[in-house]
Amino acid sequence: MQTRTRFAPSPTGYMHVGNLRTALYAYLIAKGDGGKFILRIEDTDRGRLIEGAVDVIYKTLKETGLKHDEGPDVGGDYGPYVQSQRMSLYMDYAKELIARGHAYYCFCGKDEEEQPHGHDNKGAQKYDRRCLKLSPEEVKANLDAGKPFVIRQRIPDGGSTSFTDEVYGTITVDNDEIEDQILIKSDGFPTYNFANVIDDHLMAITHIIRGSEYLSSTPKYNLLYSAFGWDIPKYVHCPPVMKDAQNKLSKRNGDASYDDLIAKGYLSDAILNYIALLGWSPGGEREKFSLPELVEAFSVSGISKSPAIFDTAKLEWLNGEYIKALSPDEFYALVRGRLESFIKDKNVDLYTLSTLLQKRTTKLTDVIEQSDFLNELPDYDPQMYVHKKMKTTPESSLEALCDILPVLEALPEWTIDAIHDAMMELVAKKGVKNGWLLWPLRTAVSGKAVTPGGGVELAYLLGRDETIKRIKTGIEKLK
RNA sequence: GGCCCGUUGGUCAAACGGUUAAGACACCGCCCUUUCACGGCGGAGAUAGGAGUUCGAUUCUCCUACGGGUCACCA
Repeated sequence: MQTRTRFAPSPTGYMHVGNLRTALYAYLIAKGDGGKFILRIEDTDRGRLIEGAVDVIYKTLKETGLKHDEGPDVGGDYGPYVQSQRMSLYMDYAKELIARGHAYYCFCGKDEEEQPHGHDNKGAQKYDRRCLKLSPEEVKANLDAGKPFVIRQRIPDGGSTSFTDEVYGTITVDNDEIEDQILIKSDGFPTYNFANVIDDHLMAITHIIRGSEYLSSTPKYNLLYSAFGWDIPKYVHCPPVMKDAQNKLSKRNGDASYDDLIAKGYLSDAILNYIALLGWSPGGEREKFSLPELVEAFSVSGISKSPAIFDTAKLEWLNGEYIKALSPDEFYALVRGRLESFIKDKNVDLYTLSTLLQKRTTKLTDVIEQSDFLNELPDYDPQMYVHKKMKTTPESSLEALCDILPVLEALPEWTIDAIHDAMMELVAKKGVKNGWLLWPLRTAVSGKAVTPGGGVELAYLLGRDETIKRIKTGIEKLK
């Protein structure tokens, strides 16, 4: 039997990284087995419908490369792939369940008395099953009178239900713990739990990959599968992605979604790579994996049972690795727009700036802050000229700048090589170390402790006029 | 509160009865160096606690503690 997995998000307009990871694992399980990855939209909650939300899902899957083989947009043999378009199915199956004695009509309202849920210290209460006692005649009378109803699953009396999860192992729950959950809501829509079972079966899904928050409702699923006499799929529950030890990564964080991460300057490949490692280990020491490599390396047995805290520092490191692996042209293509709109002087050689920036960039957004001195010389402290290892002092720096000034003013050609050679010549002539001369130059032209290059590169980027001007400013400061 | 699940350095995690308990990020130090970074080398840092099973427990069992999930006509 072909492996078929599905990603079944509800359209919220927001791709949480936990959901993305679930999608990734589902994709990896399917592809690692030569199977199919299916996208199904779960929109049975009409109260929460959000315009354009499905597009966010398409866009994210496309950008990350998690290409689905079947789905609302690409079609497939098991459609439709949007639950709201499958409405007629659910009611039929619910009725079949009633006929088989595994479900029943319930005419109770939503008020407190009839739906005795609570969280007091006596434990939550279950629905008291009063409608289960209705006679067929009473049910028919209610139905004929047009009384609103829901359909509830009938959980067996006594005994227990077991299921085996691929990561958590076999879990057994007493049937007494399970409530007669609602299958069909009074608006005629199925609940998530019911639609899921129907659709997964109808779409021939073999592995159900989802968050561990569904672990406790899984016995109900199994009861439903066996009530229909259907094969039970394999379950793969994934531990949650946490913000810290106590809290899940949430929307409030501002970095819980794929788009948030992209906006912060992370690369799609790095994000995918990082989240793959959150809650899963390849076993070896390798950490960097492309999507095809993940397909190759992934195994359900490597999925962890315990929650994993999302570590931005590690993501940054990994992102930096991906950035460093880019060709200069690729990196330039990624930051060009940012630099163009930020750098005021249109004569700045942005390509060279980009190559200088690449090694020291961990997030694409870093390039702005690192380049700010190009727009304007900060008002820096003359003490910045002091560097113990370079053996520079304000006095020596003044001397160095005064030496440099005429050389650069007279330099016939303004290229990195020309500036570099001139400086080296000066170093040789003065009999000093490189740093003695170049540290003051870097400081004078940038006014910053951290810059994307040394004095030579920065002078080149700034152009002759600006460089001369800044050196003069430096000389004034030091006098 | 009931039920279910989890717990190896700050973080991600390997080791699935026998190891000096890997590795990575972060951190610290040194080297390289026209700054910072990159890169190289090195360092500190962990099996939640307690019983038991066993010749031997990170690993198996139980208890405790702590954490998470769930208990919706939401998914």
